[in-house]
Amino acid sequence: MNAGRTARDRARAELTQEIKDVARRQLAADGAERLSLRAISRELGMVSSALYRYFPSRDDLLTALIIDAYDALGSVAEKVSAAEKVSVAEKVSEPDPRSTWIAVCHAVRQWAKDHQHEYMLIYGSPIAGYQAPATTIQSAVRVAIVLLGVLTRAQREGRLDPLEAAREPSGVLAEQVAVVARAAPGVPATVLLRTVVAWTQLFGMISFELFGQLARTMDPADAFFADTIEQMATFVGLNRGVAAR
Amino acid sequence: MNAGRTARDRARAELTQEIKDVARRQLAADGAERLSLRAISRELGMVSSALYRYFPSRDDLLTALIIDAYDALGSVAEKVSAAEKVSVAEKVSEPDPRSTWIAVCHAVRQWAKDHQHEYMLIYGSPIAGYQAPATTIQSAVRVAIVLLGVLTRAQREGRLDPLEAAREPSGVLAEQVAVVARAAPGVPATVLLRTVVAWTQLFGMISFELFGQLARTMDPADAFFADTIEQMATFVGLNRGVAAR
DNA sequence: TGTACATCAGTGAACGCGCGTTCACTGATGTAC
DNA sequence: TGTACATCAGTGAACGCGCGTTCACTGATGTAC
Repeated sequence: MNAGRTARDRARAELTQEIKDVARRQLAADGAERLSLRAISRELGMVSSALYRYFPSRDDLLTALIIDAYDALGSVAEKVSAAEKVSVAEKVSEPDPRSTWIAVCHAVRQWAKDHQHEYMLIYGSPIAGYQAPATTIQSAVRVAIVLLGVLTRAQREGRLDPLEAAREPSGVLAEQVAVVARAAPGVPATVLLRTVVAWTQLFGMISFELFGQLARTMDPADAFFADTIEQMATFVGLNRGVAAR
Repeated sequence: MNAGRTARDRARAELTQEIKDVARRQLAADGAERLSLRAISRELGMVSSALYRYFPSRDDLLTALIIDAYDALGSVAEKVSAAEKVSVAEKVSEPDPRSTWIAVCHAVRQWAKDHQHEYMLIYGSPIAGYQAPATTIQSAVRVAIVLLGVLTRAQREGRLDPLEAAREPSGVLAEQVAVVARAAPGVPATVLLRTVVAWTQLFGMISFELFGQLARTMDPADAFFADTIEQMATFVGLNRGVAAR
């Protein structure tokens, strides 16, 4: 198709992908800290120095893996959010923001369980000696954007509870919420604040599950997770059934 | 004091402590994965093999550090919980479980900020190739026990909201909550469930703050943290002011 | 209190392993005319 | 379409570094009589 795309280009793209695939496999086996260019080159049957034609350093490979992980998770969340709309629309009933929210949360957890080491790469402790470049940000925010999108839609359709009990943020907090609000026009500050709480809760719960902190209490965590997601959906103002007046 | 305690014993205890101190310092500099017996021995001016008189392997040293970290955090939480009671009692007013809860949460965050790498050691991603032994459990649960203790006291004193809107857990979840209930006699299942949610939220929020996920939104996180802790206190049923009837 | 023996702490050398990165090189693929 | 040159992928050797763990040893500290 692309006239300028030579066999060399194609080989390069393929091998770049293959390197990342092998790296992901090794990530799953040994964790990010132990990711080693030499081990990857060994598995690929190449000499270690050859990898430098593809990634200028180990850190650049890590960055690529991090961006890929954020993008994979982000696109899962986006697809679920979009698919929910469609399937509900086919039933000729209104799309239900609450169940979209819940479906997104479950999909995020499922991805984390299916890609534990990629999850740790992005939501685990920072990797010693590695500083993520700004390039990762736009991929990192995708899940949050999806969640805010669900609320924006709910607000637009009048399906968001007013949260009368919640207090308006003020001072620094109000300013910070205002920044978040740019991704969710029309959604009240009280809801946004609770959304950030729910967001930290979601990932906190997933991390606790994957990192073993729930062992001996809420493990297996399926029932707990499902119940919690319901509670948090209510917490942010996504009510069951009929729209709030 | 102790007749059987020789100079050798004292020297041994001191050096064991010193090894852990140096290890903690290196932890803060390089992270857990890079913790190295050789580097520690170098800093202590000893030969690396000498450390094996104190810790049979690198993993045993890690285990000791993990237990110490859990204990340090646990004892901070316990002290705050106990101190709150006293200071309030001096004012000849009832101890207020809600403010105790809030004080404990703030103390946990403060410890985490002051001991970031020790926090990561216990609440970060698991260390590759390391499996924590069961010995760590009793230290690991101390913070949770403190939080449950606050609620138990609140319940006993009739200061816990009934949470009428919350649904009773059933099935697997009910069984799991029953296990938690052994540490909080008398506290309703609905409250316990929300406590576990608040617990995951607390550590999720702290991890997000330390691991940099709040950058560009809720960072600095002081105001957000304070507001969230208030919200979650209400969420678990710890109401402001007068006791709920 | 003094001596003989047992225990223990710390030494230094060694084993066997792994890593990231650089550099001059060969040979294949692509491009301009 | 064919040739000359430029670009690029992959090689292999090397640099300089780090690690955990074992083992036979010396010399100091503790214990039993």
